Amino acid sequence: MPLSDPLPKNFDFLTAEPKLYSHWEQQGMFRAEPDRPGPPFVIVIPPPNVTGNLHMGHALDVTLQDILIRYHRMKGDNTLWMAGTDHAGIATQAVVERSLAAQGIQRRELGREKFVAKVWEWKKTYGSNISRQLRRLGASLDWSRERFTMDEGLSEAVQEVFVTLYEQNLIYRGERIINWCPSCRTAVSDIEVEHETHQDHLYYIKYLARDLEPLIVATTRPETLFGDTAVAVNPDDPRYQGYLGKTVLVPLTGRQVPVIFDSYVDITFGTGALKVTPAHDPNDFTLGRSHKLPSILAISETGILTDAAGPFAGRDRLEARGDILEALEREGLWVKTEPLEHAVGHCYRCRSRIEPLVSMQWFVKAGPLAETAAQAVRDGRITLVPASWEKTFFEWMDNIRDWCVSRQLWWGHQIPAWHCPSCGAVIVERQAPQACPNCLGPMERDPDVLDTWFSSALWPFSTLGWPKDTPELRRYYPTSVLVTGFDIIFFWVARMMMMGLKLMDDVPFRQVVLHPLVRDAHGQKMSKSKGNVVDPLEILDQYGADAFRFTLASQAGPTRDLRLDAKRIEGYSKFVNKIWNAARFALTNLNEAQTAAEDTPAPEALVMPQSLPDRWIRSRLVGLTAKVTEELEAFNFDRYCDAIYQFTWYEFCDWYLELIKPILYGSTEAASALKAGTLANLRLVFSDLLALTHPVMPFVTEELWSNFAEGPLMLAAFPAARTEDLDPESEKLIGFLMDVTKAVRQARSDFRVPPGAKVSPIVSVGDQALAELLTKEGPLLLKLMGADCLRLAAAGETAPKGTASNVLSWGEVWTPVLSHVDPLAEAARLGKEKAKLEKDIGAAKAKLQNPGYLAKAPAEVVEETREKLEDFEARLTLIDRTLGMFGSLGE
RNA sequence: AGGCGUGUAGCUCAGGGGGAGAGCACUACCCUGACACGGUAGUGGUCAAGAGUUCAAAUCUCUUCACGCCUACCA
Repeated sequence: MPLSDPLPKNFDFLTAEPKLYSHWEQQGMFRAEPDRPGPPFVIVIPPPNVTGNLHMGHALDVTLQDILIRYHRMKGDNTLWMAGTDHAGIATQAVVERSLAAQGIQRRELGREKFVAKVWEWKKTYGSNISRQLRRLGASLDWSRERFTMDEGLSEAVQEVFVTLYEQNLIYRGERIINWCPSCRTAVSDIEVEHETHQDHLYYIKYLARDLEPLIVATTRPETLFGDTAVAVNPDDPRYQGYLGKTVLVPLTGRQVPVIFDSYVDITFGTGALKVTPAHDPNDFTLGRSHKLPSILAISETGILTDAAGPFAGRDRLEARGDILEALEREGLWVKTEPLEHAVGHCYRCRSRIEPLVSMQWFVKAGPLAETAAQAVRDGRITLVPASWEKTFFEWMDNIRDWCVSRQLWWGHQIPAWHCPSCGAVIVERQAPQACPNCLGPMERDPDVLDTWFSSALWPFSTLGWPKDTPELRRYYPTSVLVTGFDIIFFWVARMMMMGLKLMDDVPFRQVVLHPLVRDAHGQKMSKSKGNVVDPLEILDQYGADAFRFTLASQAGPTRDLRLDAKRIEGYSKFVNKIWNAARFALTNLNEAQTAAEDTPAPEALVMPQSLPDRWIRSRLVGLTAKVTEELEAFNFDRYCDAIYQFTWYEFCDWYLELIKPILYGSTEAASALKAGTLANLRLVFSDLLALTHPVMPFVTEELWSNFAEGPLMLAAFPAARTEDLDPESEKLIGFLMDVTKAVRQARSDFRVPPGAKVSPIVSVGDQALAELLTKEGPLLLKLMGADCLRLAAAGETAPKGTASNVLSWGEVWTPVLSHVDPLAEAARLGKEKAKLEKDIGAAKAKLQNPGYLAKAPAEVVEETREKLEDFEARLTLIDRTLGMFGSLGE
C-alpha cells in the first residue's frame, strides 16, 4: 500500500514563488564575485524605464536572459547579470509633468530645480516597482549591483564620455535642421521619428513673376511658404530656362525670392518647380546652404506660425492651413489640389507631427564610430543571432547620419558645456569653469540635457564602474551576450558598439541575441488604444511564473512575431502539473522503499541500471542532455523547451513511469530483484530532468529538488551527458515493445473491446531474439495493453477462425473479435486504409522500377524503400484477410 | 522606392531534397493505486500559385500573388 501523499496534489505557486525567490536572494545566490573562478559569463539587462511597469516585452527579454544566466551559473561560470533602470528622459518627464498638472502645477512655473527634485521624488516612490515585478518572474539578477543611469557614477561616465568625444572632435555644436516635436518641445533624433503613410494633399500655388508666366509650385505644406527664400527648378528642365536670374513673388508676403537651378529637383514631380524653405525642410536646408539662401523661421518651437506669417502669426500651423489656402484662392493664386499619399513623421513618444526646423544643437559625429562598430561585426568579433539581421544593421551603419544628442528637457544628464553671455565663448569641461577664459565674465551652463540613449550606450561599462578601473570592469568586460528585441538595434545596440569600441577599445559584448516582439493572439501589436494589452502580472497571478516563462521561451525562435495566447500558457501550466505529479509518484515509491530497510537502493545500482526500462531511459537521457546543451548554447530557446517537454511527457511519464510500475508494484522475485536499482535510477533520472528544466522553470524545479537531492538546485551542477549510458540496444528493444503495445491498443480500439475486458493477444515475431525479449519483458506490458497474458504464435500459426488481425512490420498481433463490432463501419475504415496502402505500394514500386532512382539514390534509401514495400504488402494482405472475415461475419 | 520577413491541419507554429508533424481545438471511449490540469485510439492538409533544377521538391532556384515589418531628404 502506498504511504500517504508526500506532496500536495498541485504546485501552489502563489505561495512557493515568493518563498523560493526571497530564499535565493537572501542567501546571496544571485551575487557575482569577480574573484571567483570560472570563465566569466555576463549579461547586462536592457534597463527598463525607472517609472515603467512590467510589460510583455520585458517578460520575454528577462525570461530568455534568466535562462542563459541560470544555465551558465549551473555550469560553473562566474556569472553576472547586471540589474538596473533607465531614467528615460522624455518618458519620465512627461509622466511627472502630467501628474503635477493634475494637481494644477505647471512645470515652467515650478522652475527647473524644483521640477527635477519632484522627478527624483517620483523615482523614489515608484522606481522600485519594476524591480519588484522582475523578481516575480524569477529573474536571478544581481540586485546588489543595481544601477540607475542617473547614479553619481554613471553620470560621471556620461560627462567623461561627452568631454572626451568633444576633445576628439566627435561631438560638435551647430545650427542644423533637426526634428522638432512641438508637443514635447524638444529636438529628437532621426530614429525617434516614426514615418507613417498618410492620405494627404498636394497643393499647386502660383508664384508671380514679372514679365513671365507665373511659376506654379506644388507643396504639401502651404503654411511653410512664409519661410520660402527661393524657388528651385532643374537646370535641364526646358520649361523654365527663361527664369534664369529672375525672381518670383512669394504669395501673401510681397517678398521677391530668386529662382535657383539645381539638379536635385525632380522634373517629373508636380510641376517641376519646388519652393525652397531652408528653415523647415531637410532638403531645402541643404539647397539653402549650397545656394547661400537666407533662412526664415515660419513655425515656432510650439508649432505656431511666427511673425513671418503676417496676419496668420500666432496661429497653429496645421489649423491655419485652411485659411491660408482660402487667402490664396481669393488672390487667384491657388491653382488646384490633388490627393497625395506620402510619409509624415511623428514623434515616437507623443505621436504628434514632427516639424523639421533649424536650431542650434549638439551632435555626435557618427560616421567614424559607426565604421568601427560595423567592422567589429564584419570580422566576427560581434555576432548577431539570427545573422539575418546583419544586412539591416550594415545598411544603417553605412549610411548613418550625425546623432542629435541635445534635448530641451530638464530631466536627464545636463550637458557639460558653458556659454559666456558676454563674449559668446562656449567651453566643454569636466568641472564648472570659474570664469570665461576669454573675457573673464561669468559663464552659464548649457540648459540642455542629453538624449537618454546617450547614457544607455555606455551601459555595458558604466555599470561596471568605468571610468574608474574596478575589479568588475577588468573581470566582466566585454560582456558575453546582449539579449534584446530587434526594435532597438539602432537606438541602443549599435550605439553601445560605437561607444564601447571608442572608450573601452573593445566590443561591449560578443553576441547579440535578437528575439521576437510579443504580439497578441492574432498577431496584432499590443497597444492601449486597441485594448489588447495583456498584463504580465495578471498572467503571473493566474498561471505562475514557470508556465509563463515556458510559454515565452517555447516561442522564442528566430521569427519576428511572438503571438501570445492565454490558451498556450494554460497548456504549459498543465505541464508544470505533470512534472509535479511525476514527482509525487517518484517520492511515494522512494519514501516507501526507505521505510523498508532492505529496499534501500544500493549505491552500485546507480552505476549500472539493471532493468530494460532503466537502461532505456538512461540512454534517452543522454540524448536529451546533449540536445538541451546544444540548443541552449545556440540560443534556440524554442527547441530547448520542446526537447524538455517531449521527453518529460512522452518518454519519461508515458512510458518509463508506466514500464517500471510492474517492477515497483510487482511481488514476483524478478520484480523484487530489480526494485532497488529502479528506485535509484528513478531518483537519478528525475533529478537530472529537474536540473535540465530549471533554467526555464526555476520555481517548481527548485521546490521539488529538495526531495531528491541536497543543496539548492539553483547552484547545482548542470547535468553533463553520461555517454557511457548510451544503449542503442535498449532503445531498439523498447521501441519494439512500444510497437507491440500500440498495435494491441489499436486493435482493442478498432474492435471496440470494452475497457475492462482483458485480451490475450497472440504475437507472431519473425526474429528469435525478439521472441525471447517478448517472453522475458512481456509482463511489463500486460497492464499497458490491458492483457492478461501475451502468447507467442507458433510457427505457421494463422489467425484462428473468428479473430481479427492487425499487423506490424515485424509480425502480427491478433485480438479476439467481439460480437458487437459493426462489420460495416470496420469494413469502411479498413477500406480507406487499404486505398492508402495501395497508393503507397504503387509509389514504392514505381521508385524501385525507376533506373535513375536505383542508380543515383543512396543505397540505404533504396533499401529503406524495399523494406517499406514489404511492410506495406504484408499489411495489405492482413487487411484483405480481415475484410474477408468481415464478409463472412456479415452472412 | 529599396531592404527584410512570413505564407504547412480550424487556431498557433515546428520541420526543411526520399513515407506530411506537434500543441491547442474536435470525435469516441476510459475516474486503471502520480496526475481527469489525466489516459487510449482517432478525424483533419493540392505544405499560397506557376515554372525550373533533380532519379526524387513542402524542402533548392526563379517568377507571381497575399500579408507583415524596417529603412528613405519625392516637395
